[in-house]
Amino acid sequence: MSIKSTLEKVISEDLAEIWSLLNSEEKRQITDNFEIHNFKKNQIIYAEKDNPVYLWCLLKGKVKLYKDGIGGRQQILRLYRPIQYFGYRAYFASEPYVSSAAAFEASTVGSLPMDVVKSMIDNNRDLAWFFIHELSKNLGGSDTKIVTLTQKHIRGRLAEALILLIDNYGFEDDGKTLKIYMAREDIANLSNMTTSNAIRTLSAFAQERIITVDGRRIKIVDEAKLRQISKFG
Amino acid sequence: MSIKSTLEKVISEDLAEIWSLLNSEEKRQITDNFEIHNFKKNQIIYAEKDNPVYLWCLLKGKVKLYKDGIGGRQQILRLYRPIQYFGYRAYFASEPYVSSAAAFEASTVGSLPMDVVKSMIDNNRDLAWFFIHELSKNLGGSDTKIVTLTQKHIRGRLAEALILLIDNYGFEDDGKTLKIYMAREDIANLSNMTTSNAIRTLSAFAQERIITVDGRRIKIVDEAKLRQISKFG
DNA sequence: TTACAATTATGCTTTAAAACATGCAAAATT
DNA sequence: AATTTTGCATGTTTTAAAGCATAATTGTAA
Repeated sequence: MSIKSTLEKVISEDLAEIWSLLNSEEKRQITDNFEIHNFKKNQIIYAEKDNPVYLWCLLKGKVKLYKDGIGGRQQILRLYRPIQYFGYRAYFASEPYVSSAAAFEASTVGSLPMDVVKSMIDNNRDLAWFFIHELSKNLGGSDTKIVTLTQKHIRGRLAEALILLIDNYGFEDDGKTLKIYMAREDIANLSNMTTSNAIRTLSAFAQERIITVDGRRIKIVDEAKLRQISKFG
Repeated sequence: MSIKSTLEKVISEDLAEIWSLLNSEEKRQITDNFEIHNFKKNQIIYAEKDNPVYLWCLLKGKVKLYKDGIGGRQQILRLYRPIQYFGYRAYFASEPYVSSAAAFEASTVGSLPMDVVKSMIDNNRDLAWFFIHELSKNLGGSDTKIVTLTQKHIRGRLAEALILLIDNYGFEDDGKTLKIYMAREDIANLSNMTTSNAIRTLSAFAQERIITVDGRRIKIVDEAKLRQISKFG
């Protein structure tokens, strides 16, 4: 995709929150520098230790931010949905990435050079506040995650992960089925447990009629119970 | 303390990084609104669920940022030394505090209303960048902490905590003794383990001549070994 | 100084979760 | 269609760390 008018249309429709903060010169700056990329399922967008160059904007699909740990164990840190921005933290911290981003499913992602973003922030206080706000919310989330992942038991952690999936991606039209199709391994990586234990605990939840499981389709039957377990059970 | 000239002296000497970013009108705004508080050892500065009102600036002493978890278990998230700022994240995220701050030892702390800070950021791009940078570094730190606290074994976590103490507070004049006097319980709360295991593992490190322990005085004998254990051992 | 509480130290027991093993089913590849 | 691979499920074993109990020591207040 490279035709200007198409790009501007896509961008103005999708950049939503940020777009409304910009004047026409800033909008031109974006359309001139914005590039659209397609990533296949499981394809890596950027990797830990890379140097940050772009602001990424997820336009379509699902993206996970994760960190590879000990013995190939992966921890999923955050999940993104359209329209959300990622990949800017490391640039702002003047350091290489400490985590990696990968497409969870086939995804369309826009990129904008961070030096363009930087100069725009210099001249647009609303944009500065946008990032201050995002970073602050994420930091609160990570601080909370430190405690829940280290202190809650397996059932609590899995319940919390399922709630996160509800909050992030919502339900199918039936209002019950999670709108994300995720491998057991990824559920495990989200909840800090082994794949075996994710499988086991999902089965237990199913037996207790909290959820139903049909392959990768997970239906939330008793969300209240799930929230209760998440608060420790 | 309330005499203007004294205050201005204290502030201009101590606010260091931020102070140099301000013009004289902004400096006046600060001296007019800055208040100095003294906290006793273990006194709470603010608590989880409180609403954020002030930017805090640690002038003297040591402060811990922590989160109370399950069964009274406490997780220390970050440590502050003079001159560092804290307590602003929740305000920027428009939410109550998700963690608490307490003085580790008798401490002097300055406060500045966040609405003053906000209006200063509105008019000072360098100040905006200061907070973007701080938040970004902290977020990277918390994301990393999620993985190390969940995946490293006890020895690795304790080694990492000791390195954190070195990096944060440094050594006494002998270049060996940690410049912080900390209960075993706090060391445990920093490394996500029980007090028993902190004691046990410190003893093990002492027996292996990696450190020496004399009450709460901890001397780092073999920092290289410590860093190696931290990287998994 | 004595007395009391809090902290540090160690040993023993229990337990939650990881590691491992195996079988089965469903995709994917040939 | 046949075969290989991948993912899901479940049972068994092992282990790291928590929990508990009990001293010993240190710090602190009466």
